[in-house]
Amino acid sequence: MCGRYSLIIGMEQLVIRFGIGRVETELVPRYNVAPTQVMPVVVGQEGNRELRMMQWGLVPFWAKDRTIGNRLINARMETVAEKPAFKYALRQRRCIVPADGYYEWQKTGAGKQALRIVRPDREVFGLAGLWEQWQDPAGDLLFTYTILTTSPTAPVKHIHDRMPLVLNPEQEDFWLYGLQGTTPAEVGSFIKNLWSPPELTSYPVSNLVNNPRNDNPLCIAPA
DNA sequence: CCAGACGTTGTT
DNA sequence: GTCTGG
DNA sequence: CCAGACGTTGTT
DNA sequence: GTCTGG
Repeated sequence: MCGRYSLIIGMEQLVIRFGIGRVETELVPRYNVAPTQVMPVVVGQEGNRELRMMQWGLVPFWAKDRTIGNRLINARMETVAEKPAFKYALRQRRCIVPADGYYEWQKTGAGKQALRIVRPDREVFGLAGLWEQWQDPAGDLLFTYTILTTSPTAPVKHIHDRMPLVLNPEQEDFWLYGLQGTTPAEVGSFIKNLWSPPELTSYPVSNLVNNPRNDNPLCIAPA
């Protein structure tokens, strides 16, 4: 699965990598991104890509309160088209979540070992995501996102039984725009067609990353 | 009909 | 908003 | 994902 | 054990 990640690269690189037209905010390097935190996601608007800041943990537009977002940090690719919490966002509000590594915790005899998963070339990932807009009782808008998960590929199969849905760059436009003009019945095959196995590698890191309050280069240092 | 849930992970 | 369960 | 709280009363 | 917050 994907419950913690990093985004260290700067805005300039991000803008180039994802072809962002307009930038909303400054970015600081993040070594330990946890659910509920506000991070940039890439959204498409009429052929133009835009970076928007949103909170990790999807709050569906119909939710009565925002705490549901704590539990909706991931969406299973296999069922996302049917789940009430995700189906509307899947049709209307897809996004790409930039991350240059994500973390998994592997059970060991002594407890848990944190691992960081990256690309072999250390390039940034584009993770398939969904976003939502929710209105709180006071009328303020909350923008949130979630990350899709799928079956693990060979390099990470031994670590965990899920992994985030990593888009290859040539699949990113399809993810953002490929649903235009399709019927609800076609959404399922859309999901299956967009994925191909990414290259991944992993290494152990310090358990300092366990605590979300730790957000510094030690989180990505090989243990 | 209305009421109540709406999710993932991992672990058992 | 929509679906399931009672 | 992990860490940390998990409660009431009354007073500041 | 379970929920909330980061």
